[in-house]
Amino acid sequence: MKTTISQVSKHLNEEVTIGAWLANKRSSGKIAFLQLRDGTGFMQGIVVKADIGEDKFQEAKALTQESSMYVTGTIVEDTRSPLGYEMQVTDFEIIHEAVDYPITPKEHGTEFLMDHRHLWLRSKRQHGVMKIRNEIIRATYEFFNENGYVKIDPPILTGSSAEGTTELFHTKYFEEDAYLSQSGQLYMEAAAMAFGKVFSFGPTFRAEKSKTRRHLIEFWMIEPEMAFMDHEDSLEVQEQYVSHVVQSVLKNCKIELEALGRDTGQLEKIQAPFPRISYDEAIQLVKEKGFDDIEWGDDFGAPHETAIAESYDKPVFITNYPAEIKAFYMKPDPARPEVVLCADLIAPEGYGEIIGGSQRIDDLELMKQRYEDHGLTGDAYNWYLQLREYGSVPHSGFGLGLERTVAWIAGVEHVRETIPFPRLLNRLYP
RNA sequence: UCCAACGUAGCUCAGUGGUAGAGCAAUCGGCUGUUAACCGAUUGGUCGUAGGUUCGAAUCCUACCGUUGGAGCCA
Repeated sequence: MKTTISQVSKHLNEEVTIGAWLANKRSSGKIAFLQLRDGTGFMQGIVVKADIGEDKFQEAKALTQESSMYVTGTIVEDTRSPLGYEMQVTDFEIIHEAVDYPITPKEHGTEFLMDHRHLWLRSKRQHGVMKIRNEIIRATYEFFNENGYVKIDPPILTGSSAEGTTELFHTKYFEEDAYLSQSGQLYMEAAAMAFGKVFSFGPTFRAEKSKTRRHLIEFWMIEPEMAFMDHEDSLEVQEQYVSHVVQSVLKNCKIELEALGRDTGQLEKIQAPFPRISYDEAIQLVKEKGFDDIEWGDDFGAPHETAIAESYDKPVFITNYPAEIKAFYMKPDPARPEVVLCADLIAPEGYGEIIGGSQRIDDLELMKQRYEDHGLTGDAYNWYLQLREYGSVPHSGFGLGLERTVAWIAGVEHVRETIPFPRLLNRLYP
């Protein structure tokens, strides 16, 4: 009977067949250990010469790394296995013999591994990270579907910049100029006016020459937008959403977190509500921690963010930034117009900003003024201004960066390991 | 774009002015519970590229190319 490694617990003491690849192998004169992987998990197969016969045993000893095969054997419990189960192999059939697989069980450098990303994905570590990414995506759909959100897909090809500041990937749209989307947010505002609560999940592109462990050229964002919700309502959605995602990973990715050596005690604390500090307080806090390179009105750099995050064991919201350093569409605080109703959510353990969100300007005249103040001209956003012309309502939204969230939850250093085929500065292959 | 470090065997690295090295991988042999298994043997090199200094350069100098980390900007 055919099955998979993820299902072997249901076949205890039965003989099953699994399609698998050989991840690694250890052997002695009369016994061989096959480290098998089948995509669903990793399991050890035991080949005993006395049971399987001389010819088959020699064949097993000659198996090469990453050769594919159908392995048949009896599933037995064994406490020495991380999975809890092993296979006593009775037979195997080689499908394809791999020769000189480049990635060996020893250590490799970053460049080599990135050049072999298509093969590196097979490793236990990368398998764990991608399964956690998948669980975060699954939990995201679950959360928003269960809370009455409609998934709306904004366009990827756009006619102009959403915020005008960051660099966009340019392409041709027949005779016109076009750009790859750097945010679906403005379109999500239109969607919120049509469907109430909406969310998007899609790729986004930034042609920035950033070279840090937190940056990708192409990355995925989840962008919810909610009509009739103010800034505080939005913060509550954010902390509930992030908590749901973290708790889902803890529940459904135990083997993967273990394989990555993640300290799950840190993750167990991630339950709403999250602490909030104002931008003013954050500036004060950073100065108290000894930084003298920042003044009110400046944006936080990575070291500042880390210093703030270190003061908490949960993600922390930094709220109400100066309007000048934030996007044109953010709503000024009625009590203090020099700051806007916004928040960045900073992940613990130095993983940086994972969410940026705000309440949006709903007044047409103010929006027109901000639009011009930010040097935006032309008719490209007439449709966006019209949202304030026909039944404008208070509304808020936010964007969560998937890869930074995966990096934090999985506990990996660099976002390049959190997306299957990362696009980085100077890397478009494979 | 700026700053810093690095570039030696398929991979990871040592070698800092005088004969090119180790571990892993590969190949051959040994080993009945291995966890990056272990033990023995064999194979493997245009020292990133170009120029310069020197009797002599992997080693010192210059330029370029590439990689990595960081800054800025952002999720």
